[in-house]
Amino acid sequence: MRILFLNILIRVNHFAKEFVKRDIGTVKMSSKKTSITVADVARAAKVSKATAARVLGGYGVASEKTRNAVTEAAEKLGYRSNELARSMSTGRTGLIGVVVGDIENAFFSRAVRGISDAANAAGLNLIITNSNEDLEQEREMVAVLMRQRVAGMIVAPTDVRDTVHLEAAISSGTPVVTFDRVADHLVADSVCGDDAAAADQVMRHLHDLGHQNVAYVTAAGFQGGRLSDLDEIGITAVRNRIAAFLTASERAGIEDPMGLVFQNVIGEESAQDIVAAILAHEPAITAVLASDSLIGASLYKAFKERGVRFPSDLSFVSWFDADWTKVTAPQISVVDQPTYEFGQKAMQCLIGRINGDSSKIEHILIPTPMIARGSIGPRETCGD
Amino acid sequence: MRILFLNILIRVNHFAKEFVKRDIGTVKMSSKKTSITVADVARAAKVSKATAARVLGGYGVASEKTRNAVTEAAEKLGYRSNELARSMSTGRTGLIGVVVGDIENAFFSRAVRGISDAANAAGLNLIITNSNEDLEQEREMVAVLMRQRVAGMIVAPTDVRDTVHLEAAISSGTPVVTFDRVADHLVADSVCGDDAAAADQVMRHLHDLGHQNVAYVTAAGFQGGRLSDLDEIGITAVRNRIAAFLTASERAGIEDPMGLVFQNVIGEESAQDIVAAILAHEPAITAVLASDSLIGASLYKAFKERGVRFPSDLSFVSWFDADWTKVTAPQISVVDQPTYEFGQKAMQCLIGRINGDSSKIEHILIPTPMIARGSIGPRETCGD
DNA sequence: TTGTATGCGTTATCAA
DNA sequence: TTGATAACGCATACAA
Repeated sequence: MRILFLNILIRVNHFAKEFVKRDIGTVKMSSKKTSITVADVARAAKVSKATAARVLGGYGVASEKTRNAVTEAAEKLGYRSNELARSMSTGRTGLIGVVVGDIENAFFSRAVRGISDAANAAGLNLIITNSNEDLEQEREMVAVLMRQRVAGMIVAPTDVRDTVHLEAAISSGTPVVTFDRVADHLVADSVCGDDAAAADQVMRHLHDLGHQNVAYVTAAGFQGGRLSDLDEIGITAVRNRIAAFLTASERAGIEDPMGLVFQNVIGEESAQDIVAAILAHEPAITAVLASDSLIGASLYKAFKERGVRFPSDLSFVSWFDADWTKVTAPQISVVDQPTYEFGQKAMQCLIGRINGDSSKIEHILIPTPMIARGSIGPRETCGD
Repeated sequence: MRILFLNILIRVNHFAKEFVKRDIGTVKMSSKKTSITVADVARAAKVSKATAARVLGGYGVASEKTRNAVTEAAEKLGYRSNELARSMSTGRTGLIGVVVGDIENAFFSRAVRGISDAANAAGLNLIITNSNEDLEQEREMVAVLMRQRVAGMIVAPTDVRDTVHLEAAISSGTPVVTFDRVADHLVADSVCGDDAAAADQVMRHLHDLGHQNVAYVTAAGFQGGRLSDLDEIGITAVRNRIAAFLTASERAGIEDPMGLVFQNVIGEESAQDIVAAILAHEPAITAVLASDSLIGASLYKAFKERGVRFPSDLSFVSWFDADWTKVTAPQISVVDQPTYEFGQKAMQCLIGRINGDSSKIEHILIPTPMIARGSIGPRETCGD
């Protein structure tokens, strides 16, 4: 990749020359894109560079007269400030780095919209990257963002047990806000849904309806195939949900609740397998929780293909209020995660830190209430 | 907004001071974040700044020995290159600007994933912005990106009739690739779906099944309420589809096909209204095309609420193969727009231009075949 | 209120 | 192969 990058850089120079060839008249024998600078404006307005810079940058003072002269000259010449140079001399950029698992996932893209709107309102811009929920890629992306000297970062860390790269960023002065996940010992604010409460709410609801054997299905994979220690889960959102799920299951009299946690479900195939396992489970599983909307959709389709009816055969709940959950018949009950607000909050929080807020680290927990829809029914009607 | 921004900048300084206070030891009485530079590395490696820069920047030549010395020193000090400074002196950045209508829309977020993956492979980074399909915001975003000195831009222009801001960018040396929409006279490559072909394919399919009165529903609004001239549509994707729709309808003997184009459908309410209008239409409308997946979902829900059954009462086709179209019963027929590939192609194209490719402007048309699913049925079965 | 001179962290040009 | 030095475009301390 390094080689490819260099190749590009070299060929960029060819382009620059090419450009000059076409744009005759305004250019000298320079090989670089030549744009209007404060110096040009200053010359045209017959003032010093410093004066021009002051009015163009909007910081110092200037008389009405010179202000107008400079503004006019800038207008005429089509001056556009160079943020690079500005950042260079001020030491700060208006860039915010964002690292999400997958921008294509509505959970994240909606959050990014929230981040984006909040950033925009503050005059900040976003560099968005995907970690692909891969630690190595996350490290690389954080490194890239640091090199770009972002003013701060919002990250959904893939594994809260390994955040040295984030620690490095923070200790070198770049504030970080984690999103959907919280890493202990990391001096970073976090914005997460109240996953434990949501899981508990869902479980209570199901238990009240008479369900006992409830399955939890997640994309996260654990070491050794079977989960022995919750700390093996690097995504705290999932960890907290499972913890609450286990507690609730035990409360309902389940002996081995861990046996009802199905993991590593990625893609349609594994969904098929898990669905088969769930349907074959003894004693019969009468309700299923899907850990996110992608898994939810896969499971739903796989269940449907096998002729399962909701909620008479099975009650079904998915995390995230995705579009697809509202067009099924019956509609799917969901845990509503307002990720747009997650994003907004995270950005506001980060702006605070960038602005110098050095108060105690805050771990913001946002309510994610269950929306009960038709996919949930009483256990009595289940056909077993 | 300007004032807010300044406020932030000022307070950032406070933060810097604050930071220095905590991180005692490595810092001097400077108020700026002080990081390791080539000069520091050079000093540690006992070579000149130029030499250190050459090996760290990977451009000049250096003996094995000094190369090792510099690399080692850099490693030890934790040197991280400053891309700002690099861009400053080279005149080029590794940043690509992206302007989409709404990152939250899967059509765009999937495309952004494609753009992102392609950019990543080339060592480029993305600044992503939303135009909100608003021309004024689009102009602002383009201005922002220009100030950041992006190496190129990928834009889904809100109105192809007003692209002076894009022209300005291009003529000042920043290559632009338009996405989903093509503006005539703009010296920019474009990547679009073959909307006309898709519309034609869908219409032929429906006509073959005996449908005659087919409705087209779009979010785009036209001046004066009723569409008199196709050029009034600023989004070419929509324009081309409607053009093909009209042609096909005429071919099928429809007298006033324009009367079957329903516009300005945004949000659930207007969807309800349009659905009412469609159901009340005389002669009866037996098939509906939704211009995108958001409208599609809104229409679907509104139809369902009114007890409409697919395909016996109505045949239904939506643009974009969204998640929701695969969980309904029956599944929804769609025009499959592989926007991930759109994005990839656009990025590859842009990289070419950045690399100096000055060949003729290319308008790439990507096939968007219909995927026929259960929501389409023969007209014979329609209850009228 | 305005101007002069210097610095930010790189790359790039010449000599040596 | 290396080193001294001048850009790049802006901000800023200080002088006028």
